Amino acid sequence: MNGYERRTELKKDKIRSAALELFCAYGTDKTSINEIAQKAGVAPASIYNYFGSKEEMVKDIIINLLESSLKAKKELWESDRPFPELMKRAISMQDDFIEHTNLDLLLQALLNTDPEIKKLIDDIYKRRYPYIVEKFIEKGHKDGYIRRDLSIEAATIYLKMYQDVVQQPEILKNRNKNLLKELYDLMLYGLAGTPIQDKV
Amino acid sequence: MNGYERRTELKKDKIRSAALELFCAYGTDKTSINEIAQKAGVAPASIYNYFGSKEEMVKDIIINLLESSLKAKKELWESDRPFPELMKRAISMQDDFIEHTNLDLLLQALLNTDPEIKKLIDDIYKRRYPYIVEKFIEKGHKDGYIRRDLSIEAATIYLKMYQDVVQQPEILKNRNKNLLKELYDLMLYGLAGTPIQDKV
Amino acid sequence: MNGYERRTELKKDKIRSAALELFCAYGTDKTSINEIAQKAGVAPASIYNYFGSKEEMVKDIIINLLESSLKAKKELWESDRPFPELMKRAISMQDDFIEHTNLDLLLQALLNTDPEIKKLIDDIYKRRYPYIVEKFIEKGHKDGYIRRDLSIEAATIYLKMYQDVVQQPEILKNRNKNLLKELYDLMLYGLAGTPIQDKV
Amino acid sequence: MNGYERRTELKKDKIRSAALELFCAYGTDKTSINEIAQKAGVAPASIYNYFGSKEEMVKDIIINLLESSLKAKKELWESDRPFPELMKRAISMQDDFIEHTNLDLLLQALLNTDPEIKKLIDDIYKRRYPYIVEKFIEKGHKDGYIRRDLSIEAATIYLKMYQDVVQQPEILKNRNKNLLKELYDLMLYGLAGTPIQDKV
DNA sequence: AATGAATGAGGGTTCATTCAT
DNA sequence: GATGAATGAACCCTCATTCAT
Repeated sequence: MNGYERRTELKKDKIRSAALELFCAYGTDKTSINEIAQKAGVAPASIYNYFGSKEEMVKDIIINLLESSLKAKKELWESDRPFPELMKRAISMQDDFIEHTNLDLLLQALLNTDPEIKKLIDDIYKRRYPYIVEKFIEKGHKDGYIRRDLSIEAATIYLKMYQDVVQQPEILKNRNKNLLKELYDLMLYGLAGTPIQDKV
Repeated sequence: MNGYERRTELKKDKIRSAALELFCAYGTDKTSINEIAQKAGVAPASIYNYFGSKEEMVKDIIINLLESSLKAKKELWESDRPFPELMKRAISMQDDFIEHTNLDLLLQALLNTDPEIKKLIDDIYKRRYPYIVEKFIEKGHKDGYIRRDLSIEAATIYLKMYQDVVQQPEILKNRNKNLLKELYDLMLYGLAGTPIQDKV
Repeated sequence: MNGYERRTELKKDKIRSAALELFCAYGTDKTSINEIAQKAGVAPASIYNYFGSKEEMVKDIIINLLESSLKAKKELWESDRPFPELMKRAISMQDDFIEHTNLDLLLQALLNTDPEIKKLIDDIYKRRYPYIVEKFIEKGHKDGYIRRDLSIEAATIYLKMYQDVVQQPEILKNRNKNLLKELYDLMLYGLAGTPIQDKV
Repeated sequence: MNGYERRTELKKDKIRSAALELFCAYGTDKTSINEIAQKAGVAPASIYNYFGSKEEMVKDIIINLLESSLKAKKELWESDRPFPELMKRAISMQDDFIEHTNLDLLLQALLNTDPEIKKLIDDIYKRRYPYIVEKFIEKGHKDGYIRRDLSIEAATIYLKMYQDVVQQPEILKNRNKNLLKELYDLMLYGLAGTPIQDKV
């Protein structure tokens, strides 16, 4: 990557981050190319030079986000840390995207309109993400934290659920140690609970 | 209610349902008044006669939905059914809104723009909904299904999480008995699980 | 006029006065039939029963106003009061329309769009109003308050100016030297005039 | 001013003059952006690029007109020409705006709706215009064309009247006896005046 | 490569007007 | 005769996109 390309990539990233911020604050629809251009300090026409169209830019940004998020999870769950720590970290991981909490909104809206995104999401949530979860569960089995009769499918949903919920701004804002700990207990032992000796 | 008013209310409902369907499919922004009007079989201007503006129409629909959903939950959880059945029904309740699965997304998007909606949501999720959950948990305690050291706060989040998740189209579409049952088990006993005798 | 007709005429007048008030406050364009109807306490459709269309209603009201205003002036200037009092009263006469000072606006806007109004205005300001002014000036002559070398034309313009009546673009366009000079004389020496040596 | 800016300014002026012509013919309300755009030979959207909104365009045009008109008067009355010529010219000055004779109507209509315009008008007619008139009268005094007992206030009103400038309803409302008497005196005896025995 | 200017397409909204009741 | 409901046409305005510079 020579100097020109590097500068181009830098500008693209500036546009990407400006756009993402606005998207999360107002949604992709209510964010105009002009606003993004102004916030990024470029001319609107330049965005078209870089990304082709607004739709493609949105896709580019979403894919970027999904891939990096997935990569982080994969790295975490393939690491050698003890199981309870993995769980704790997994739940809290989205800290990196603390200001991007509306990602799901972006996704949902696009799922119904863009087939390419739909394919990517499907690929992620039906193939790659389950694969990671499988690894996670295997470790849970091995370490004795997850009962053996639990299907990958159910576990995937369950985990995703937890991650989505802990992303919610209110929870993050009011987050007190006890609440998070309770949620964590619920995750392991459910409503009925099994007040076994807490290992965490 | 005379003839005029009855017809008006019928048309309003027709508009409401047409709008809701489109909103959930494409989001409120990408749904134009023209589309709604066409789908509902009325003139665009009529929508303004009924609702005043697009924004007010959105609010009207959302509030309608929230109130009726809350009412249904309240009725369910205040009923005299045994606890496990309550849980099962609560999880499956949104069947009625099987095609309205993006409600949360609508809400999220509106939370950032409309203060009136924000106030309503706050009222529901900080006052009325917790109150209902409290009743539900009391019953769980009494019947021995919920351990006594669980806070209302954590339980509220946990339950809401379950209801949101089970609303997801993929789960509903692929729903097989086993998956739902597994989720239900997870709800009660968590990942670690306590394969006590299943009472459900 | 029987009971029915009397009630009809009453309602029409109610509409007329409501409309006039709104017209003067906001202009005819920015005043909607619905507003008028509401202010007059009738249904919008009723206005159509009475007046046929908005345009016709506006015409009706304007003509009403012009005729009554002209009639008042005619009565005043044909009365037997001494000349100075006539003048004073003429200047102050628009008291009746103190809140209708935007009448000119209504007229001007209509002059360019409605030929019927144009014809009426022409009739008034080229035939009937000059006739009245002529009478007025004759009286001025006879009583020694107006010098004899003043043309009806100039006097008419002068009076109109004072009374804040329609400002006519045509006059400015067709302006001839004598007319301008007369206006200039009036400006310097007034109606009574002091035919001193002209220095211009 | 580079090429871009020069062309922009040219187009803006083209739009301004097209708009002004239509405004004077039909009023600002009855003139649509589409009409203006067509007459100016640009796309409707371009007008928004230039002026932001219809309202702002109207303000821009009005302010433009008022300022240039005021500037012309100021220059005239501060010039060294003999008094009678000044008067003659002042009366004839609006030649430049011979096709803009409805300016006053535009102003009146806007006075009731736009506070910024109201402030400008107030500034002009309560501060800047009277100042100019004062200079004019001083010259009239010095040259012996205006009797010394004439108030600035009355002279201002008188001149405005002659020049067909804004007719202010407030004046009529706040009318006090002296002011009216002065106006009446002016009407009878003109600027030069003939202090004959007052018969009124 | 970068951008200022221009615009076509479409959105929300208003309102004079009609029509069935 | 009076009215509530319904609407077509037109309006102001936005914005993704293109193009000449």
